[in-house]
Amino acid sequence: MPSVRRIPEATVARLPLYYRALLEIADQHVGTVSSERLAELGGVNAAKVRKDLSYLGSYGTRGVGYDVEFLLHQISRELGLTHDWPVVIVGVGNLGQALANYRGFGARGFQIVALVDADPAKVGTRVGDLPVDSLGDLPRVVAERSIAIGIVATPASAAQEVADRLVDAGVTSILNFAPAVVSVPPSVSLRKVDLAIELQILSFYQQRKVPGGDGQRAPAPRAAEQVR
Amino acid sequence: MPSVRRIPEATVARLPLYYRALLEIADQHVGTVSSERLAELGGVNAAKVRKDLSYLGSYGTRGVGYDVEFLLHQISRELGLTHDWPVVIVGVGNLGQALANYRGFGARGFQIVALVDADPAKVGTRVGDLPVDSLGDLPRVVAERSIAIGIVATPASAAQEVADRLVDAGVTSILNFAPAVVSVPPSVSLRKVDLAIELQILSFYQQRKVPGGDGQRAPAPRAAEQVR
DNA sequence: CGCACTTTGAGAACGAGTGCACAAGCTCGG
DNA sequence: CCGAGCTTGTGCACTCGTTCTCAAAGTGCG
Repeated sequence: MPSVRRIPEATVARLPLYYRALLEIADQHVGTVSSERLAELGGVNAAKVRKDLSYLGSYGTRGVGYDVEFLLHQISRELGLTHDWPVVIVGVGNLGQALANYRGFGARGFQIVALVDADPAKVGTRVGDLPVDSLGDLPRVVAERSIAIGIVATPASAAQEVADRLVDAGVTSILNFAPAVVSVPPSVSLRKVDLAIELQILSFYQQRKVPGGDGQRAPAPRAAEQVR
Repeated sequence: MPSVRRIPEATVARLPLYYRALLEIADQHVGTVSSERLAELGGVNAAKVRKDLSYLGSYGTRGVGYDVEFLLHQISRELGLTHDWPVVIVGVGNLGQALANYRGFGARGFQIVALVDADPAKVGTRVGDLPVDSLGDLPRVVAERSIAIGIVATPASAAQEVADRLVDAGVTSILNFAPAVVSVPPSVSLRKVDLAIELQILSFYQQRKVPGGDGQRAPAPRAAEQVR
């Protein structure tokens, strides 16, 4: 049981990357993969891949590499992707609707099973093939469908209130898209995605490129530069 | 000119947080703010706030705190938010449309000025008040409107191709929403937002909470626990 | 004017994460 | 069965980031 082992946060954040890369490789019916190839596909370096994977256990074979199917299984087990997670989205505005219709979730172990909104005008309408429920129905919806993961896609002003209600309803993992700081009890996991912040970070580096103007050509050899 | 100073990446990523918090404070006509209060609003600790701000320069007054307006100005200058950045979105699917209509960008220094899609059926239609242009028009659109920042909201399969075209067109900062690793020349900044990965990270920690089941109550005192 | 109080700025210790380098271990051809 | 050739797993040094701590600097009351 290598699950007991503590896995560094930075590694956890990269496991999905390897998972995605492995899915691609598996599609091409390749049986085994080296850390170098995996690093290439994942956009990291080989040493990091090996160290990351070593936290899961010694699943590679020296001189050969990693068995694709086996590693895929181990990572999906570690990430909890061996079964689908039901997810509720709170807030059915532009973003909420886009997320509800996003094909990428289902393909990767998550299924949006409920939509909730505070606006009575939206309650009862359908988005995709899901009905929009009232915010008050949250406890029932979460309980009925054993939902552990909630997505907050409301305006900033409603985010904390909604997060509180999610927690009260029994949700223990929250993904927050609202541009607001949200507090939850320590037992609840919280991650945030703030679109404007991402752009502002780009803006910072962009501004430093040409102190006093935009536009600039950029040939140079291919290489991944991830501004973290 | 404190701009010369090198600012750590981790600090850059938090500046937008402080910026947002300061905007809130300014709204309440508070003239000055302590690092402690700012930390509270930004969801970090006070020592970190002080260290972060000290990279910008010594803008605080001991015994008093930071002047809200002045600090706001310094941060917005540092982040390059003193003027609006024109932004192009490539890919007008669910996500692209949601981003195009997202109100949060305009409010924070970014304006979506062009939409581009490879699908001829979409070219010529309108989303919000913007027409959808052809992917081939990218060089012209980028040049005409001096666009430095591009958003990739295409399927994974098109992401690299689109990124290449953006770079060729002269874009030097790219925000990638496609679930794919994209490579760009070193002179181009790249950030990625992968929605499925965020959920997978939550799934990892969620699974570790109750080894063998979902659902779980979560009372406990209020406290921010940001799973990074 | 001086003292108690507040709050910043930064030095220093600590901790997490990264990358190098290489021994250990496996395969395969001869 | 042995040796050449790969590729993993990991110890180690190093960088980056965080937190603690406290002197320095400012405020305001008595």
